[in-house]
Amino acid sequence: MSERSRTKYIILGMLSIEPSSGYDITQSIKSSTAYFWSESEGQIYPTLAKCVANGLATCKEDPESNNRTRKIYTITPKGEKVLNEWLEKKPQESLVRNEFLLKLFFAKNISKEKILAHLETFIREEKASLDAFEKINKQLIQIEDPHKPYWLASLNYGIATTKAALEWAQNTLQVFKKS
Amino acid sequence: MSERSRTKYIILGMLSIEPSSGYDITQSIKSSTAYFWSESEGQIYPTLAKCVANGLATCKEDPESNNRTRKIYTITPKGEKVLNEWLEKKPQESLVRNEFLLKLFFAKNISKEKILAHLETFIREEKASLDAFEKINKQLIQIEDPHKPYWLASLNYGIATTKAALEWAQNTLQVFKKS
DNA sequence: AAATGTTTACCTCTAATAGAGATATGTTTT
DNA sequence: AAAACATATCTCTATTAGAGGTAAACATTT
Repeated sequence: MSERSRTKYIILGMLSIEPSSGYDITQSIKSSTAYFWSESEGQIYPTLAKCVANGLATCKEDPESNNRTRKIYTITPKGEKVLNEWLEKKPQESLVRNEFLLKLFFAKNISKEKILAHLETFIREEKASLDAFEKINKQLIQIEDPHKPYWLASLNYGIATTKAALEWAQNTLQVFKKS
Repeated sequence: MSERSRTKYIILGMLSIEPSSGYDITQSIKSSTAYFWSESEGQIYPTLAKCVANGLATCKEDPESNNRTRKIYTITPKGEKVLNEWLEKKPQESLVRNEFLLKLFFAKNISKEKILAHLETFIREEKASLDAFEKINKQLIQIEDPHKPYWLASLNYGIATTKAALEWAQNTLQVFKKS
């Protein structure tokens, strides 16, 4: 596991919240960090194994699972140290790949109808994201947890930027409809 | 070159605007699409060669370059067809990897000073992006080009979401300073 | 005019990773 | 009891980010 790989850090981060299985981590990512950090599922299991090999986490079979294998991973003090050192380092530049915007950038070559359809799909999806954020927000404001201010802050980033994107898309749709 | 690879589409898109060298394309990406679509430089040259091999582009040495090799690529009708078909297809889900937000999400484990420092760096960088966008905006509103409405629209997306991110960061900084 | 640094231009390689698929068990529905 | 679905783990390949390397052209200093 080289320095460059960042999959281990989100795993260690999730394990620092609570001991989890690979599947749990996958689900947590989907329901909490996915809009600013996604991880391909196939990465989780090999990276968990590497974390154990490097002493960053331990693994034990879940006693509650009958005969079904369910491995629960727990972060070690060494794992916490590695995580915290990374958290304090200056964040790397972010990476975005937004195919919708790329297609809009080159849209001179496609029909007005297709452009409007792309914009309408984008609006529908951003609205769905916003709804999902608001639901999480309602749940989050009720809990008591030392992580709460940080989870709220990152959620609010999603809400703020999604609202801005939605407004932009609605304006842009009107502009293109008129032209 | 499989269906999955998307590097060829941004290359074909750039070539559909004007014939360019690999270096030109790299620079164009950096100065126009980078905030919603970046490409690793090392991808450009091999993908250009594949485009020529598949009849999507042609290549000729630039006569203006003295003895220095400078290869100018031009899109073919087949390349235009491939590009337009892709542009009309429903855009794939976008991908984001924002290390700053990931670190904020797990920030319970780091000192308040480090969190404030991360936020301040973020604010500085977003302000710089916004300045760069406004400069491009000033240039863009003066030109006459059939691409103009699409370039302006995608630029406005960057301006709108960056402003929202900046406001969010300034609010969040105040909240954390008080707590 | 020589030395130095910077920009332009092209190219290679490796480690990381997205995305798709494979497998198998438990749970719910028909 | 068969079918459909959800949980859980894991493998593989094509793509790709990031870093490195080469060398000519041009600008700046000495």
